[in-house]
Amino acid sequence: MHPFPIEFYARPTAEVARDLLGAVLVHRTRSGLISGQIVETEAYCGSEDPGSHAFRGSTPRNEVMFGAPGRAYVYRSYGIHACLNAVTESEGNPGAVLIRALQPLSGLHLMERNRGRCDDLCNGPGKLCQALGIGLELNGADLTGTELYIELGEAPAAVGVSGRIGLSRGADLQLRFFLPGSPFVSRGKPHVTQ
DNA sequence: GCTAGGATGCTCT
DNA sequence: GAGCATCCTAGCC
Repeated sequence: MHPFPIEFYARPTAEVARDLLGAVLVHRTRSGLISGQIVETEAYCGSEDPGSHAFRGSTPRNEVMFGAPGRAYVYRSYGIHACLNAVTESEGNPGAVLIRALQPLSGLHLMERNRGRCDDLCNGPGKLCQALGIGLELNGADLTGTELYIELGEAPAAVGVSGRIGLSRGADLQLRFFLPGSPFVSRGKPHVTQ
């Protein structure tokens, strides 16, 4: 178990987003360990990004983004889903990487139980949170700790880049990163590889 | 197989 | 009161 240190997150958001591809997200729950390899991320670059929650300043909901890097920012989307982000940059300089999709590695039976189904376990931000049992109570959790953390995985052979998904503003920015050809990325726009 | 549209409720204006 | 970093299903091809 070797969680990424704070220094990993205290860098430009787009760099962190790209480097998180292939890394392994681990959640130690009471029922057991659940983990998956990150295959899709999106970068949200703080106060200058119109698609970022932090664009219009700090609110009670997004204050974690303005805090120290290496924390988990979990927010509720569309009233029902939870989405997991990793806070980046530095304190007072908000940035976050949205984890959009995982390739399940361990704890498959727990994911299936959490999701109530056996397919499409992690190919979307809301789905992967449900599969891993991540809820709003983990907002602000320390990603360098032992309960919820990200560790080094297999380095990706190639990285794909495209516009972000589901945003009304800033969707044209090339800040979505994914593993080309992976069957576990969420459905969305046509893939652009680099 | 794919796509369009409704459900859903919290957050901010 | 409108908007939203989504998901699921019915209906169509």
